Amino acid sequence: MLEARDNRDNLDNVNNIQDGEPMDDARFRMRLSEMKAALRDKGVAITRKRAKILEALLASDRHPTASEIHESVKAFYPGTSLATIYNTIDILKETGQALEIEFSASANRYDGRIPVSHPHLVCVVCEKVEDMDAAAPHVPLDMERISQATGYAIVRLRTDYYGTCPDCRRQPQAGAANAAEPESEFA
Amino acid sequence: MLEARDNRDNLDNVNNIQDGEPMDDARFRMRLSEMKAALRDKGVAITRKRAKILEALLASDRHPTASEIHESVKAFYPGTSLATIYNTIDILKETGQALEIEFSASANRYDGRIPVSHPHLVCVVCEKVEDMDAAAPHVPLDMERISQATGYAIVRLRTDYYGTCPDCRRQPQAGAANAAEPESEFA
DNA sequence: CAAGCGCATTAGAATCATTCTAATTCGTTA
DNA sequence: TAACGAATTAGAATGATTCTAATGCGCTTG
Repeated sequence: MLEARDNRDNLDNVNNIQDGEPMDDARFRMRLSEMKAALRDKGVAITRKRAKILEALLASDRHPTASEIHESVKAFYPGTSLATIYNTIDILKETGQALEIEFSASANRYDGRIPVSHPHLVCVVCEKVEDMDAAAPHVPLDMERISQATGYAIVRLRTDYYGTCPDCRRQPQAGAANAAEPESEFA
Repeated sequence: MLEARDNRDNLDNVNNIQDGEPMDDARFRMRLSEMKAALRDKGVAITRKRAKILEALLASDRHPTASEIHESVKAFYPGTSLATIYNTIDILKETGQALEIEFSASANRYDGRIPVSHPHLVCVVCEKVEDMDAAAPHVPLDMERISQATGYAIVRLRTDYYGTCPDCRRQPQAGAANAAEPESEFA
């Protein structure tokens, strides 16, 4: 599902960590209690399993998959179900406490007209995918410089802007102008 | 699968179309024969079904899914299998004649440390996903300006750089330096 | 302590896109 | 016409995610 959620509402008190390497203990605990507070505010219980899920998420600097988190948690609570992991992740997403990096959202799309990387506009309501017009103020990023700065041999850049397209903004109720399924936008 | 292909080799003669709206006939035919030529160069036959697949891909300004292309082609050749669509798309990708916009590649990743959109580095060999360091020359794009220029209500921006990470560049043979390993545990 | 309520959790089934497999068909060329 | 290889097929396999319906657990109230 292409998720429409706007995290910006929930960022007021988020303690962003700037680097990806092992977090020091103080920051770890600070983020952990932030997350727990956010869950409590939402009215959900911090069970022992949920606490472990939060810890596993924070402890990893590798952007774990649901299944990696599952393995982690099972080391402590062997009976834990994958469904619990997804369930907790959902709550974290809803409260703006976790970012989902989507590699498995909906079906792939194909472009035979412009077969080189270019930015896209993705409508989170009707799920249409448009090329971003050359007129838009998109600054093309320089793969060469990124390669040098990061040590990666960069071969491809993906830039997607997610939002509601003009058609769907006009029909806030009906949604899905030319759509598959409308989203349940807010919880 | 996170695909590592670098399209740049194949772009020499690609006739990029700049806008997403209905292509005029001349350009349509030009792109079509380019694509066919590329397939022929590769030694694959342009069957009637394959020709229809190319046409369906070019005719749509909506970045069709495999299944949408399938529907299109079935209108002419009812017995056509989805496998044929995927098969032909694969060849088009290999020859740089189609761009795949991935929404279904591998498992989703989660980030509890920095729960707001930020650029990522994705290693196409070991599949690790890293946060791009603030030091890298990434120009943050302005969602406000994009919104105004496109009419979209932009809520989220995704930027991923795909390439080979330093570890995997060092071990071109073994690959998967630290690939897909379970988590280190938090004590 | 007992009863009861509601959230949390579970196993397993369902879904969906994609890939794989093994058999069949088609198009050429000999 | 025979034969070879490529194209195509149906259906099974895979893998991530979601759904479902039943059960468990922790709390509160009496």
